[in-house]
Amino acid sequence: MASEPSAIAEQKAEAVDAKPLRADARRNRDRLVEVAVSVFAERGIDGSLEEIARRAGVGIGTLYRHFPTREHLVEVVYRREVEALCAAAGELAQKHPSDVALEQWMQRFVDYIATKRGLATSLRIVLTTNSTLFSDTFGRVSQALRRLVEAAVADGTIRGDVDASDVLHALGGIYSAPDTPEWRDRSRRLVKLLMDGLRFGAAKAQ
Amino acid sequence: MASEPSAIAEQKAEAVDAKPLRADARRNRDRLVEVAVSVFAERGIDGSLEEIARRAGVGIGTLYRHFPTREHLVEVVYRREVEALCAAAGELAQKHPSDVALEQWMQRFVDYIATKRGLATSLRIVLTTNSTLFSDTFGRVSQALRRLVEAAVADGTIRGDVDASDVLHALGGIYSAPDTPEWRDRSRRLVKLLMDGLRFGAAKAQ
DNA sequence: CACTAAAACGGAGGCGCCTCCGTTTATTAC
DNA sequence: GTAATAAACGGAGGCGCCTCCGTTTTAGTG
Repeated sequence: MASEPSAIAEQKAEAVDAKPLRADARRNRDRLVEVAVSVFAERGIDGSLEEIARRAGVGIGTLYRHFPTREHLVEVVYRREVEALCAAAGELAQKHPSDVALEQWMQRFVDYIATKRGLATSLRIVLTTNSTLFSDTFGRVSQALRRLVEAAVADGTIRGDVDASDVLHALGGIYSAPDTPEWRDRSRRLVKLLMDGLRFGAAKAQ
Repeated sequence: MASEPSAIAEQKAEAVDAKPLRADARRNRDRLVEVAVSVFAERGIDGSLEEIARRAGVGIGTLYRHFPTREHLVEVVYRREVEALCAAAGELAQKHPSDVALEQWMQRFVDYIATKRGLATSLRIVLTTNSTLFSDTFGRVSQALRRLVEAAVADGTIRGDVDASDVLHALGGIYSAPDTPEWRDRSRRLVKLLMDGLRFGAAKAQ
């Protein structure tokens, strides 16, 4: 019922300082996170920690040394996924015209949320218990979106009278829609709709 | 991640209909709730269900038949406690002048919340997952308070220019105060303060 | 009473959680 | 290289969760 070193601890580990972990430790830790990603994806956030340890080829004790609680592990996995989502923004921006990059990224965002929907209850607990985590990811995601929007506005592929927070607001609406079976498809359509609106009256009309 | 028969089921069981349970079943069920109250009180909301079964002198299977999940049991215990709190209002009203009854009941309310504070996180999960439970208890508590306040206003032991919702509002403030070690004592003082205010300028001044 | 069907009991067993501590391994100093 | 030691490993063991099903009890019925 106490202790929240998580956010800070992870921050440090991801970065450069603290104690630079012994080679085998680093290896096992990475392995565990890797495996955890897939086990959580397959079985949900309640997937067995022993299975994760088993698949990673380490003892359960090793898992617990690295991640004292399930939440610690969940948090690291979650951060990594958000990281990947945001990194995708940069890549898309290089490979595509900026309006297309924006659209594809938003679609990817929808897919990402879709995988999390089922876990909502359990994940929400982690997110509300650890408010740093929430604001961190919100910040990162917003920033990724902002870059894409600003680039598209700058080169005239979307209209100039909107800004990132407008788009964020629209995405927020998608996110908070009720969790029906059609959620994903409907959200994809909504993103398209949104994009049509954004392209309408752009300087560089097609 | 679904199924919420709880509230309704319990309502029925508490009342008269459905299936009138076999004698032994009724006995064991009551026993279990009784024991659960003390185990939860001693060990917190995560107390062992097997211990509850053991102390109640029944097999673990019996416990699970009556309460398919921990939440079901928690809910029943919680409702029973709220019930007791509200019932106390009536008793106090008979034994004391109505302003004193009001004061004592509010103190008892503080005590009740105090025991729940530690469990806040886990309990909040149950309460937010099951919104019926929340609104039910809120309604009951408000009603108990309303009766006390109205009686005291009516016989002039507290001032006439306030109503139950004012007092409820004040109690709400107490409830949402941060959970420090002094919470309980401070809240008790606040109730006294509130009472002084309520008595000031009452028709029947002392 | 005796009988029977339905209801309820209870605990063994399988699994996951988590801790603890004896064993192994990487690193550092020589 | 070797020795020393701090760091990391890993799994046995104890406990709790929950299900499943053979056994027991109750409540009717004649």
